[in-house]
Order: sequence, then structure tokens, then C-alpha cells
Amino acid sequence: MTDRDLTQADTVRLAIEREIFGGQLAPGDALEEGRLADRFGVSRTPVREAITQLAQAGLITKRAHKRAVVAQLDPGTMLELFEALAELEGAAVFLSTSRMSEAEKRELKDIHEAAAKNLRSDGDPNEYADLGFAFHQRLVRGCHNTALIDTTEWLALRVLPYRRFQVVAPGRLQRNQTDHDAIISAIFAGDAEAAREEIRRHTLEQGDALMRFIALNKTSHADFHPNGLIKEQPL
Amino acid sequence: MTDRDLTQADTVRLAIEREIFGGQLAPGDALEEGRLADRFGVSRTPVREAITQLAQAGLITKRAHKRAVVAQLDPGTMLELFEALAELEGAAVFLSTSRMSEAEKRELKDIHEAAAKNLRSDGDPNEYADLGFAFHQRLVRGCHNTALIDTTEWLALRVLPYRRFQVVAPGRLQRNQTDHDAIISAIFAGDAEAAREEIRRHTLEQGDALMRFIALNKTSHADFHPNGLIKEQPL
DNA sequence: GCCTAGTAAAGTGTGTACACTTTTAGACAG
DNA sequence: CTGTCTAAAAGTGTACACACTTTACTAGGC
Repeated sequence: MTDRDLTQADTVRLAIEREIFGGQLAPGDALEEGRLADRFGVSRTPVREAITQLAQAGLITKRAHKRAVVAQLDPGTMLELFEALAELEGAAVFLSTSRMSEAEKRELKDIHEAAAKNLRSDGDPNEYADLGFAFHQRLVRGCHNTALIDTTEWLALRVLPYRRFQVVAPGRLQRNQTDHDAIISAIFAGDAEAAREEIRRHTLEQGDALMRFIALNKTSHADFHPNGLIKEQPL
Repeated sequence: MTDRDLTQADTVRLAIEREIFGGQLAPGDALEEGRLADRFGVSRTPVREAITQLAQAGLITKRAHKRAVVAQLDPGTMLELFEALAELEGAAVFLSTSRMSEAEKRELKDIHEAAAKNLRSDGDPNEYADLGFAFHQRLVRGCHNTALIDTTEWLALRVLPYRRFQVVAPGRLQRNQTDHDAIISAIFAGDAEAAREEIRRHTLEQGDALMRFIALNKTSHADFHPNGLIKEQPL
């Protein structure tokens, strides 16, 4: 499925993906083939193909003769998703511990320290979120197993539309940083088992917090800043 | 993507899947849309949709303007796939240890003992293979996490076309049984960490054996019984 | 005889038409 | 006013046509 030259179906698929991750298309929104075709200036055929692919990727739901819908995760499913993700990240990190090159470890540490600096200086939370994302990515990719990396990131993709809601309750970011600290330590100590446990717990907690928040605010997907505790985070 | 009433695209997709798993379509075989359309008595449109879905699932490879091809795994990729699968199964079993009901444990043990009996009485190797498959499946499903189960089985699907080559070298089946023994023991002892390690090593070895065999016999996919060591195994 | 260019054949990507299914809206009965 | 039946509207699923790309084949030059 790796296309050097992009077909129209690919273009449409990427556009829809971006809109989902960007929030223009929210979970539960209906995707109507004809309308999308008009909007992108192509026929329904490539749109249909794009939708099929996105459905297969789990990003949208499709049933025969029904309108396709941006995948909507109920709390239970999301909990399962995060648990699975925690296990996968754990497995990847377990391997990463012994497989990351010195350069990769250094890069990981650099990202971690940039995040720490951001936190100390009360910097932009969005930047901190980006650093956190990069941290997890490097961690997973350090296992050097394409199949495992792809599977993990594919799973992460499915919860990405919800990551726009970033919980920044006081102390949460600090806790996040402490967790990352523990992971880094375990990796540099070469303790694969400890690294696995740390990231498992970490990701599980992240998911738990997000899930509880979504469950409480299922009413709307619009920007939401009650008490300044919640902040929208663009991809 | 759960269709109550099957659309033609679904029918075609299922048919192609069956042919891949059954061996009528071997890794590397080209899938030509027009020919398949004629064969199934439909137009190219649903065939194309089926191919798109299978490509997304990783079962076939598709590049723009090129014929779709049943996914062909080089030894390196297959090694990665089995390593990832070992980790996923490990993660699932880790959870299964504490989550399987007594009934599920009993069923697992029943399957295991049926396999032992088959082995002692020098029974049908195909039946033994089926029992082995069921064993792994129950083991994974015991974790009760749909996302993790689906992901694991999805990964297992990608190597399934190659499982037709079942290595039955002398002692290999016995070794397989011993491994399963260790896994069962760990689970009944409630030792999740040990269970994880046992199945990890077990799946890794399985993959290693299969990979080496494929690498040696890449010439043909036809039935192959050199010295009676290799036996074809239908899905 | 082998390589290369050019052309024909094959095959994919996309547009369009239409059948069939689902949804919506309105009329009618209770 | 509410619920139900009916018919029109909207939308998906499939067939088919055609343009464009790739592949296979052929002929000509070295």
C-alpha cells in the first residue's frame, strides 16, 4: 500500500485523516460520499475507496447501506484500547532497552530534558505535549521492529482523535514528567523489565484520565476550558 | 465494518481470504481485478474494494498502477512479525493468567490434554496442528481485551498463509508439547511473568523454525514432502 | 546475437449512470 | 396529539466506460 505517486483516493484519505486528527471532523460525525466528492472536486469512486481504507484502519465505522461515521469510542472500548496500547508500548520498550543505540538514547534524553525545562519555566503546554508525543515515539521506535512499531502506532492512532483533550490538571504534568524520569532511568540502567512496568503503568494512567474526562464531557466536542483545567491540544 | 448483510465486496473479500489461507492463492501470486470479477460474476468495483480492504489488512500488497499481489514475506520481515507476535501473545497471556475463568482454564487444559493424547497415540498431525491453533487462541482470548485480541490475531493472520508449511521434524512436536506444558503450569500457578516468558520463547522458536524453512524452500509453494519431514497443513 | 526504442496489449484509476436500500416527511387513522 | 403507513428524497452499492499507466512484444540498430 506504499504508493510513490499519490492517487486521488490517497489524497482524499490523507485529507480526511488530517481533518479527523485536527478536529474539524469529530467522532460521531457522518461522512457522506457525495458531499466529500464535491468538496474535494473528485468523483465518488476515490472518496469511497478512501473511506474503505479509513474504515479498515479503525478510524471510521462503516456499515452496509449506512453512512460512514467517524469512529466513536465508548469509555469501555477506550479503556481496552489504552490497556492494549500500554501492553504494546511495554513490549516495545522491553526490547528498546537493549536495542537502542547510544545516539538514540541521547536523543531520548534530550527530548526528556527539553520537556523538563519547559515544565520548570512554565512554558507552552502544547509544546510540552508535543515533546511527550515525541518521547513515546522514540521509545517505541527504539525496538527496531517494524511490525511492532507499526502495530503500536496504529493502535495509538485510534485514540489520537481524543488526544485533543489534554488534561492539564495541576500536578498532572509533573507526574507525567516523573513517570518519564523513571522510564529513562530504567533504560539507562539496562533494566528492561522495570522499563516495561514503568511505561505500562504510565500509559494506563494516561488513558484512565482521558477516558474519565471523555465520559464526563460526552456532550460536546467543541473547545472546552472549564476552570482552565482543560485545554485543547492540536495535533 | 461489521456488516449484518454481506455486500458483494464482502463476499469477494471473504472468498479471496479463504483462497489465501487455503493455499489456492500463494504468496507472490498476482491478483488481477478483471479476472477475479469474471470469476466471481461481479463487476470490477466490488473486487477492487475487496482488494483495498485486504491490502489494508496486510494480506496483500498494492502499489499504484501495479497489480495487487498476495503479500510475500522475506525472512527478515517474517522474523520481525514473529517477534512482534511473540510480544503480543506474551502481553495477552500475562493478562490472561489473572483473568481467565475457571471454565476457560479447564477448556485450555482439555485442549492441551487432547493434544498430548494425539501425540502419544501417534495421531493425525493435522489434528495436532488444529489443537495447537486452538490452544494459542484460547490463551490469547483469555485476556478479555478485544483490542488486544484483535490486534494479536490480526498479526497472526499475516503469517497464516505460511503456516501451511508445518515443520514436523522428529522431536519438534514433542518440544511444542513441552512448551505448552510449561505455559499451562505457569498459568495454573498464577505466575503471569513466567507465563509471558514461556509463550514468548515458544512463539519466537516457532517462527524461527518456520522462517528458516521458508528461506530454504523459497523456490516453490507447491506441496512439499522432502523425506517426510514436511507436511502440508490445510487451514 | 543482444540491446534499445517504439508500439500494442493489458491493467489500473476514475467518472458516470442506475438499481436498491435507508431515511425522511407528510397524510391519515385512532 | 400521537402513532403508523406510504411515498418521495437521499445515499449507498454496483456496473460500465474510458483515460492513463505499465507491461509485453516486436522490429530495428549496433
